[in-house]
Amino acid sequence: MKTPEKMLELHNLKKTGHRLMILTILKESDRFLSADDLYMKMKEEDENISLSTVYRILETFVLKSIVSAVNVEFSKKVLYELAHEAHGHRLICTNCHKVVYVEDCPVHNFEDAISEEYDFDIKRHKLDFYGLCSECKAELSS
Amino acid sequence: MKTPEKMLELHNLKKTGHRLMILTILKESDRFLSADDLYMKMKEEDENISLSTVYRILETFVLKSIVSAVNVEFSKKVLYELAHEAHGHRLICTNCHKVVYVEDCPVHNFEDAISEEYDFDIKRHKLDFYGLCSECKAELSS
DNA sequence: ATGCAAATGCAAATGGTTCGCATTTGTGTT
DNA sequence: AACACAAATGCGAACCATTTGCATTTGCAT
Ligand SMILES: [Mn+2]
Ligand SMILES: [Mn+2]
Ligand SMILES: [Zn+2]
Ligand SMILES: [Zn+2]
Repeated sequence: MKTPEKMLELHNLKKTGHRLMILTILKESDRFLSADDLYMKMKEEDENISLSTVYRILETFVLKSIVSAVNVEFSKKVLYELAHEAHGHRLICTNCHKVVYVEDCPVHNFEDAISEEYDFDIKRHKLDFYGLCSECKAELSS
Repeated sequence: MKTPEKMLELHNLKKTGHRLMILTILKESDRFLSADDLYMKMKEEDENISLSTVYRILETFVLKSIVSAVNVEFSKKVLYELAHEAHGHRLICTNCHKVVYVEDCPVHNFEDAISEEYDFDIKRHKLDFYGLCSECKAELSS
């Protein structure tokens, strides 16, 4: 995976401390983060940061496809993750909200069949799995 | 599919004009509707209706699983649809937002495989397809 | 018909997100 | 290294979907 610096260079974005910090935090996170999650983590290191800046940086990143905005049922805020290059799907833990990526896709063949059956020109699909990660599974069964 | 009256009876909910109207509108709609969409449609027939009542009715219905709340990328409002009894998936037109249901599910076998591979206890999945419905496909190609 | 919990209307409050504007900063150019 | 200027930022106010408090009305069991 590219470094935060490279990501900014690649998209002709100015390298600011805040942008780099947001990319770094997202990169190291194993779950989705809200603008406010990021804002609070950033405050721990840099007193001088504004929530609207976080929103504006995220907006820019989403526009450039560096970051994806995600809507999950367990939060009414928009959450963010580093965008994934390859097509894949997610395992989302309903308990701790950790996210694991799966590269395989069981759907593509099926797509052609329903495209035909419903006369629908399918462009893409969204598939996520919900359940308990191994840690939460162990913890909750004890 | 049950009648609006039956749905309310089944869940011990008082039969009010507004509740019946919301169920009827949702039943007849071929796409998701926001609280405000419903509010405006209801105003056409009944001057005296409040948006907060619409929200409260929807909240009750979602709690009883009569209605599902849906988050779609093309709207930042929460949208609603009549809940579906059987497990299935949706074809969502990115142009006109019409929704078509597919009963088949290509994912269930796959679930066992990844459950094992990732030591994740998968409880359910969410799969939607996005593309163009037959009408929009025809319209946009002309 | 009566009583009371549940449902409603209305206005105000909330909370996440966006915007306006004055100030600062990154970076290409001298 | 200083300069110039567009882009980025901080701060507060605005925005908009949704929720809530409260007084009033309504559905329905008795
Ligand atoms: Mn796929
Ligand atoms: Mn399925
Ligand atoms: Zn977990
Ligand atoms: Zn369409």
